[in-house]
Amino acid sequence: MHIDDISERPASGSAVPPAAPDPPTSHDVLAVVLAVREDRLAVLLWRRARPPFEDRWSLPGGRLGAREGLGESIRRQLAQKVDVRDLAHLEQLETRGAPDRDPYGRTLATAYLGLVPADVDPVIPEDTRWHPAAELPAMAYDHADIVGSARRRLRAKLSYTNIGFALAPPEFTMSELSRYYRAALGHDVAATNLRRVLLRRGQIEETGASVPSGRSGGRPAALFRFRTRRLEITDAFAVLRPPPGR
Amino acid sequence: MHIDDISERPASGSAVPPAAPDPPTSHDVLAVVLAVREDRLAVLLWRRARPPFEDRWSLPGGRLGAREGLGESIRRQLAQKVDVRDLAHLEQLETRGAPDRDPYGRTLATAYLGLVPADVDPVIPEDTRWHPAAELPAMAYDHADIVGSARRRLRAKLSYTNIGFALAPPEFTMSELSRYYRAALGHDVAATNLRRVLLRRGQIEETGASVPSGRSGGRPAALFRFRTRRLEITDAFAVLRPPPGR
DNA sequence: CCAGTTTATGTCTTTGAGGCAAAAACCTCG
DNA sequence: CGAGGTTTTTGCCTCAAAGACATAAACTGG
Repeated sequence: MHIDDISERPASGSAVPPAAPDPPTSHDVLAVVLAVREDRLAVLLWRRARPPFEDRWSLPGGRLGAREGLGESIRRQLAQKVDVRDLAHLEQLETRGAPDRDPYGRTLATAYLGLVPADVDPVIPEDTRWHPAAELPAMAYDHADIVGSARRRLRAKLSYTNIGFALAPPEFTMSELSRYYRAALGHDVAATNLRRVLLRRGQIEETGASVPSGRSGGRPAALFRFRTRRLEITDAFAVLRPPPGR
Repeated sequence: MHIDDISERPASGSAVPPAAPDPPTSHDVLAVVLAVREDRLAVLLWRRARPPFEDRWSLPGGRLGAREGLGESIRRQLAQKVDVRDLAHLEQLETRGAPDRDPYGRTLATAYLGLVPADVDPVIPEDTRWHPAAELPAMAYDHADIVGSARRRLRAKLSYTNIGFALAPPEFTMSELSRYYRAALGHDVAATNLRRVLLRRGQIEETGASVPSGRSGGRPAALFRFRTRRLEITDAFAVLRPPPGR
């Protein structure tokens, strides 16, 4: 590739108002909504009733509106499938733009990652279901890839942010929380270590002396909550820290 | 927000081929190209000669072509400003879509983060300059925000990936490398600790016994190189590791 | 060859992660 | 009401990584 590559437009980019647009390019907004269901990580999918990708499963979303922001749009689109108030977290994930990803015409898609706490079970339409994220059905477009990105992002953020708040109910015991982590991370998480790590990082705290009785015998468990329910990065996680003087 | 929110289109999203598109929405592709210049983190900007944002500074990029993928497009656009072969790293950053971000009409923009090693000094056009990332001039659109995102991303990745390879020349002394890190992180980095951290992580290695003489006296420094020049995540960085048995 | 400068090495401290076992608290059943 | 089973909590110990600091090594210039 050389400096003098020929481009379709002047170097000034959008300095000139678009007069004769290229063949229509549409923009979709999608969401990978994840939640722990029955000890497994699940993703919200709906079944396509019409082509393209008839009978395949698809991420919720749809066409970006003419006057909408991206975040605004994904909330509106999502509202057709779940109550958006049930989302404890929503963040932009990635944008896909392979020219052939939509057989019906050029379509870009910006994907979001949404999380629903394990205790809320939103009403969802007929065509929509929770699917285990580890065993996806036949998916439309590149949606299976996008689910993969979302899972990786979630895994990464579980270890350096407090994003667990978006998977767990407002209050939980440590063994419950370790099950949520196990579902999302894909491996066992010792409750006793998890407790210490999250306590030391100040992410969780004991919710008074509240203690629900066990169901099948055993010592009653203490209840915990996340100190904040908004995303925070564990600062001590940056290696090569600045010297304390600054 | 309620479930029965009214949407502009059927729930099926792009199940129906777009027939009557909304007012034209165009898609730009931008890049935040960063490099360490004279011990400071710098970003490649070009000065707009015409409205909108005449005389303001802008990120390189331009309109997405009709048949291009996003990565493909940013490479082509970037080729107008620098030799793309000089980029040691390029990754997607984020997509901006605020309805009013472009006064001339709806424009989405997908931003990339590009890195140029400190030893290469690409030929750049008249209207293009390296600017210190910490002191941005008056910028067009939301480009100043995007530069902020890029800097945060770089900072984060420096601590849990080997992305330093894209800032440093192929071979370097530890004091040089610590200067690159300082420029990118914004604080001092002790060369002696940096050495141990990166060696232990297996990111860098000594390049034989090569030792260039000092210029102003002093013990000659050993030369190092990054073991690989492609992005790798420091695996030991995930807390809550899986038990060794698995 | 001495003074100054820069890099390299080795030691020590601190901190966080994680394993493990004993103790605590509760249930059920005899 | 006590014994045995179950689950959680607590304390203790190890291990690994990060970082500070001091000393040693290697070179240059007078």
